[in-house]
Order: sequence, then C-alpha cells, then structure tokens
Amino acid sequence: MNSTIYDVSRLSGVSIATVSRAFSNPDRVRESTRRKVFEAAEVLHYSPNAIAQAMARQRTDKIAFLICKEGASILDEFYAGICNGIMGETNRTDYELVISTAADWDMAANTSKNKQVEGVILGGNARPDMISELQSRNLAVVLVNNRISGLDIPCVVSDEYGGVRLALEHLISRGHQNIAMLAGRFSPYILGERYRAFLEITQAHGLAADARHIKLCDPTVESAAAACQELLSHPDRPTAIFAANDVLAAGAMKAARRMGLRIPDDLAVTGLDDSSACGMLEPELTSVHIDCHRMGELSVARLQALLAGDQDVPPVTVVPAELRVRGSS
Amino acid sequence: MNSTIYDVSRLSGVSIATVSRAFSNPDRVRESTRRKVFEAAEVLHYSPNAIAQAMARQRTDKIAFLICKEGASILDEFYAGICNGIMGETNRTDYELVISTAADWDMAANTSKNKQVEGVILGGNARPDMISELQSRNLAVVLVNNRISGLDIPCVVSDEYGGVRLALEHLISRGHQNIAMLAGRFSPYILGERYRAFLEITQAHGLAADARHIKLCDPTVESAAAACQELLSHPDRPTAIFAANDVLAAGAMKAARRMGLRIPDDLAVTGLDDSSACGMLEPELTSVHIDCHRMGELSVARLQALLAGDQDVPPVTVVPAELRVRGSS
DNA sequence: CTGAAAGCGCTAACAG
DNA sequence: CTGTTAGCGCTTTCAG
Repeated sequence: MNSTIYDVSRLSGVSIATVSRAFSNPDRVRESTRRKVFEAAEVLHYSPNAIAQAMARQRTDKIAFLICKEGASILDEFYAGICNGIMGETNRTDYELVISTAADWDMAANTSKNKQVEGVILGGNARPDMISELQSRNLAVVLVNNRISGLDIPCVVSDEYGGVRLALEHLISRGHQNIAMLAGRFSPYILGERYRAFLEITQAHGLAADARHIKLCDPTVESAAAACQELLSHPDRPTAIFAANDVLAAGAMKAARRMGLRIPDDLAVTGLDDSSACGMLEPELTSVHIDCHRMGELSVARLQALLAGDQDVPPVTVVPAELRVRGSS
Repeated sequence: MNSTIYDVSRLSGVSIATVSRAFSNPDRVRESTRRKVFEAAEVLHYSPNAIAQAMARQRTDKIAFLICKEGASILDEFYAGICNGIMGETNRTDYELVISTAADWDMAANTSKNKQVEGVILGGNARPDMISELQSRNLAVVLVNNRISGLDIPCVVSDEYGGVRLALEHLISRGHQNIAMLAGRFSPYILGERYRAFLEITQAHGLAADARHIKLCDPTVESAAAACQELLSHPDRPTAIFAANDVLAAGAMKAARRMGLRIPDDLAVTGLDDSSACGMLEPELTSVHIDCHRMGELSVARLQALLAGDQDVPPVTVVPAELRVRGSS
C-alpha cells in the first residue's frame, strides 16, 4: 500500500542501501545523491517503516509507563501530569510509549513482553517483585514518585521534604503554633516522607507536634472531613491544618465549615499537589506545587541514559517544589 | 537475547510453522503437539515477537488517540476519562495504543505515519483538514466527543441534549423559573449542542430565556465568576445558573459568594461533567455525569469495526448522561 | 561513497 | 495435521 524503500530506490536510481543511509545516516551519502533520494521519497510519499526498522535494527525504541497505584490511573491529575511529561519527552526523542495501569499486572507484564518494550518507568508504589521480574527480563527500569532503598534503580522524585517545609514555614510565619497534619493512606514512600518532614520541621521550630496532631485517613474528601473534625475537637484545637494533599485539604475545609470555623481566620488550611481544584475552592487553597511534568521528562531522560549504557546515571533525581499561597491561609 | 520461534521449534521437535500455529491458531494443531510446543515455550520463556508478527502479517493492530483541543491534553479530566476507556479496550483486545496531542499536529501526523498506526480516534475539535489528510492516507478514523456533518465518519458522543434536559428539568422541578446559562468557549460542537438544548428546553417549559439569560466566557473560574456577576446584576436576577461545565459552575459559586448570595437558597447552581471537584466544592456541586470511559471504549469498538471492514458501523453512537444531584441545587 | 546480499522473527500459502 | 519456503521492509557488514 505505502511505498517502500524499493520504490524509492527504483525511482531515484540508487540502491536500497543508499536510500536507507540517506535517511538514517545522511552524512554518509554524497550530497547530490541524497537530494535525489529525498526527491524521489517526496514524490512517493515515502517514509521509513518503523516496524521494519525495528526488525532489522533489533531495537524498538519503545518504552512503557506503568502506573502502580491502587485504583489510580491516568485519571489521577498527578499521574496525568507525569504522563504528559513522559509523552512530551518520548515524542521529542522519537521514542514510542506504551501506557498501562498496574491494576492488571499480568497484562502489563504481557505488554512489556510482547510489545517489545526496552524499558519501563514505574510510577508510584511498585512492588519489589514486579521490579525484579522486569529486571530479570533485563529491561531498563526507572522509578518515578517513589524510591526504594537497596535496589540499584534510578528514581525521580519531588522534593517532598522541601515541599512540606515550604508549607509549614509559611504557616509558622503567619503566626501558627498549633499545626495539625492530615495524612492520607497513599503510597508508603510518599506518606513516609511527608510524615517525617512534618515531625522534624515542627520540632525544629519548637512546636510540640506529637501523635495527637496527626490524623491518618482514607484519601477521600469525606474521610478527611471526618478525621479533621476529630482533630478540631481537641480542647487545644489546632489553628492550622497541613493536609498531605489537596483532596484532604478540601475535606478539612468542609470540616471547618461544618463546625462554623471561618477560613483562614479561625483555621488556616494548606494542601499539597496544587491540583486544578485549588482555584475552584472557596477560599482558594494554598498548596505546594509539584512539577509533575518535569518529573515525567526526567524519568524518560534517565531511562534513555540507562538504555544508552551510561555508567553514571544519577541514582536519585529531585525536582524542587514551590509554594502557591492563596486565600486559605 | 530473547528466544525465538526457532528455539521453540528445535526444543519441541516440530517445525516453526507449527509453533506459529500453536500460538496464533491453536485449534489447527493437534492437542498433543500443542502441549509440546507450549511446554518448550515455557522453558525458554518464549513469547511471540510482536514486531516480527506485524512485519509478516502486514498488520500492526496499532491505533492512535489524538486529542484535538487547544491547550488541553490528558491533563483534562474529561479526556483522561476517554483515554482511560480507550486504554482499557485496546488492552483487552490486544491492540496497541499511541497517544498524542494536537498541539503538535506535524508530530502527530508523523507519528501516525512512521509508527504505522492503522486507525485514529480524534478527540474534540478536529480540524477538517486533519481528518481528510488522515483519510487520504487511508487510515480508519473515528470522532469522539465531536460530530461533523457531511463527513462519513463514525462518531461517539455523549447525549448532550439529554444531559442538559436533566439539569434543567431538575431546576425547574425545584421551582426555578428564571434560569441563566453560563457558557464557555469550548469546541463549537459541544457548545452548540448545549446552547441549543438550553434554548429549546427552557422554551418548551414556557420560560422566557433569551440572550440576556446566556453569557459566554472563557473556560476559567475567574472568567466565569466575572460573567456570572454580570448575570446576577440584572434587575430581574436569575434564581438558578446552569453552567455548561463544572469549572464554570465553580466560577458561578464564587460570584454568588462575592455577592452575598447563599447557595442553594438564593441561587442554585448546576454543573456539567461531574468532575472530581464536585465533591470538593462547598456545597457540593450538582452535575451531569458523562460516561467518558464508555465513550472511550465505544470509540475503540467503532474503529475496530471499521478496520474489520464492517459495512454498517453506526454513524453516530450516543452515550446517555446522568444527573447527580448534590447540595448546590 | 555505493552496491550486493544476508539476515531480523514470524506468517501464510502450498504441498504433503 | 504438519513441514517447506518465500517473503514482510529495512539495516548492516563486506567488497568494491
């Protein structure tokens, strides 16, 4: 149907080898020959068949992005952002991208096997057995938004600690001394980092934040609202809530309203992720912006370095976070 | 590196043709032979190489999803939902999926050319010249969330008219007689449908909704808030706002609050899309749920039908909408 | 700088 | 039911 390298060869009067070179190694073909080839190609609407190239080169330039988060997927704004960054970078570098969700690990495994991907970016809470299976098939692996110690895998993460600090120091600078944390059960890595950062930073500022100041809940608005109501029922009620993500923050705002507390006067609230909902809430939600797009781009870069056989791929890449102050604090 | 059909052939003692059949046409191989083949394959960790299959079959089973919406992408919850449905269906049917955004049409064009996709799902506001270029390369094309008359292309859309009716009749049943519409500048098709539905339905119910009851704005919270303030400044102020999507609805809520109106008592608001923000708003937003996931699935089905040479692929597939009543009305 | 030729791993007649 | 064989479109030595 489409024209092939043979058609171009015939029309331009050179061998198929030369046509091939003209496209893949232009500088190994004499200028005038090259022009002849391109002209013929133009006429015939020829462009190299990627499948045949992959076949001959024994290289697919195809990678996969696997979202390992229970129930989550591309629908999660956070992962959508990462995915978008990945897409941009794969497109730019002429790689091909396959996307899967870990909900169906067998399938994902199959994909990476049948579809001949050469590397995998694992987003979120990847199970170690997945990782080792992937590596045993000697695929290149990069972790994004996750970090596993002991394994020799490059990872790309946001500056969790720094992000938490930005939010907390902002609240402290506004005079808050009694800050509570609303934490959701997300992936162990993320939760762990944010939790640790909260404890260390409050402590460093001389605030007595202990277990009573931290409440764990499911990652839904309602669950967060309920948890926050408890937090606000303490005799010594917090004047600020540091929520570990925006959904929880929305729950906190809901709780405040139910208890007749005004935001930010009676209660300040900060979120984390800077999702699109921040601007829709009333008041608008102060949040820590995470550069998901950049994280996606960088994970592709790391993976490509791995595939290129680079010996010194940085084991950890940290993307800085940024505070976006809005009406809720 | 990986084992090939030859390895399996050798180990199992049958010809490569039989190995091939065992995998692609199991019923054309004697049970016992088949078992031998699969055993050998197991031992060798063999699985067919999709690239080589594509090469030999002259068929890639690869399709593309192209989001044609200015500035939008997978980050848009709506398109993410469609994309998710598409992914589910392509995985289920062993197709491969390539995703692009129309921001880079040249690139998208290239993709579909080099990467040998056989069909394209165009999401949103595809330009006719894109479509015809695609068709001229004789790719199968399906439109999702869009409809272009005069072209012979199957399309999959939500029941826009029905969705608008659900929202409006809900408001009317709550006693509202003065309903205004807040419309964003989205794609002509979507806007057109919702606009027409609003006019016809209000008219059918004897409400005098004219140009003064409709306000167009940019698709941002702030722009919607400003537009809504104007709407609410009329001497004969509306008691309900029908927003053409959830972002605009959030803007409307913001405007109401600024003007000291309580929701839903002084002003009812309904949205459209039923995005995840609905539950985060205060009060929660009544909205029309659109089954994006289903739309995605169905577009794949239509595309596959087209590729299979089906003569009677339905030209239009309509996915029903559903009202989700919440506190804002 | 260019051409001839040998594959890459698999499928699909065709023949048995 | 199974084996033989000729490609699929391109890359890549190896000679010239």
